[in-house]
Amino acid sequence: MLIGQYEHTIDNKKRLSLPAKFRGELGDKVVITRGVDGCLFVYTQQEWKKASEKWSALTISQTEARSFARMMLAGAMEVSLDKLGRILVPDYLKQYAGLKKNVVICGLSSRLEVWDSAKWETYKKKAEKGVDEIVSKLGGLGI
Amino acid sequence: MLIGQYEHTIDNKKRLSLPAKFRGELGDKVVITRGVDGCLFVYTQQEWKKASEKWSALTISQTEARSFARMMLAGAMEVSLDKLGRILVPDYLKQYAGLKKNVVICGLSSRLEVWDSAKWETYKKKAEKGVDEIVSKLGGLGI
DNA sequence: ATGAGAAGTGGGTAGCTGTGGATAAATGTG
DNA sequence: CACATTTATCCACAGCTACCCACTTCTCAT
Repeated sequence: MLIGQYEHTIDNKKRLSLPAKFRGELGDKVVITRGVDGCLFVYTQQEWKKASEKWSALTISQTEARSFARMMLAGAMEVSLDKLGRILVPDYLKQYAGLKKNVVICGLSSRLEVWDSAKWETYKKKAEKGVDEIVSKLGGLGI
Repeated sequence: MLIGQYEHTIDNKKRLSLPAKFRGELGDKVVITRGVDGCLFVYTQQEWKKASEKWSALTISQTEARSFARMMLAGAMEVSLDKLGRILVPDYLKQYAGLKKNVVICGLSSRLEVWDSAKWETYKKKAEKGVDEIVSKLGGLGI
């Protein structure tokens, strides 16, 4: 189970080391792709297979299906971890997610998310407020 | 699984080198043909067999399906990779897809797509928006 | 407190990849 | 048949990647 959040850096050779805690679970190859809300997703090979199978089952119009597949598949990249557990972040993904030097890696059970540090802070603030609002709206979430 | 996108160039002898990552999977001969949305498709020999059989099966009654099959089948060309993994892009296909010097090669699981660089940028911008819509329609990626 | 180990970061180097050009074979044309 | 133009194979260069190793910081245990 991939959980927790870590601050790491991308060095000037586009390398990003994944948290040591996740190494065992990740294997030696992962798939990195576009995420939503301006972050990147990192999947294990098994999870990637599951996810891509789910997408191909989607019933949407031909045109939409094509563009969706292009974004998710062509946007993805199979990358292998080096001996020290680092991956190479492709330029176009770095650009897409606006990644600078400092990034935040979040574990979300079945996948990782990679955020630009600043973007994460902004998002977190909004999300934290959102949690309070949702909770008070619902009168507690059974927590 | 062919995934990811790569920026390559077509030199003045119409040669296009395919990404090294795909070499193993592609073999030494591929089939290149007209694609949809203004790109070219590149198949492995096995995938081409599967795809062409499917197309020729649906041809009989529908006029549209017939002309589609003609475009794909008649437009196809078997090309071999040279020692350095390059293929020759036939003139009529280069023209069809409006390929200049800079192209983008996309891996879409079972096939490759070759786009003119500028055309891909335009398409991507539109498609990115579409992805957000689909995602919000689905209430997440179903992941 | 101190030492050992692990984890994150940074750099150096050899090998590969992408690109361009040169030379030899092939094709077509007058 | 000779010539010109295209096509294919080969080789050379530059830039990047992948791999290896070193350093520093942090944690944990003694």
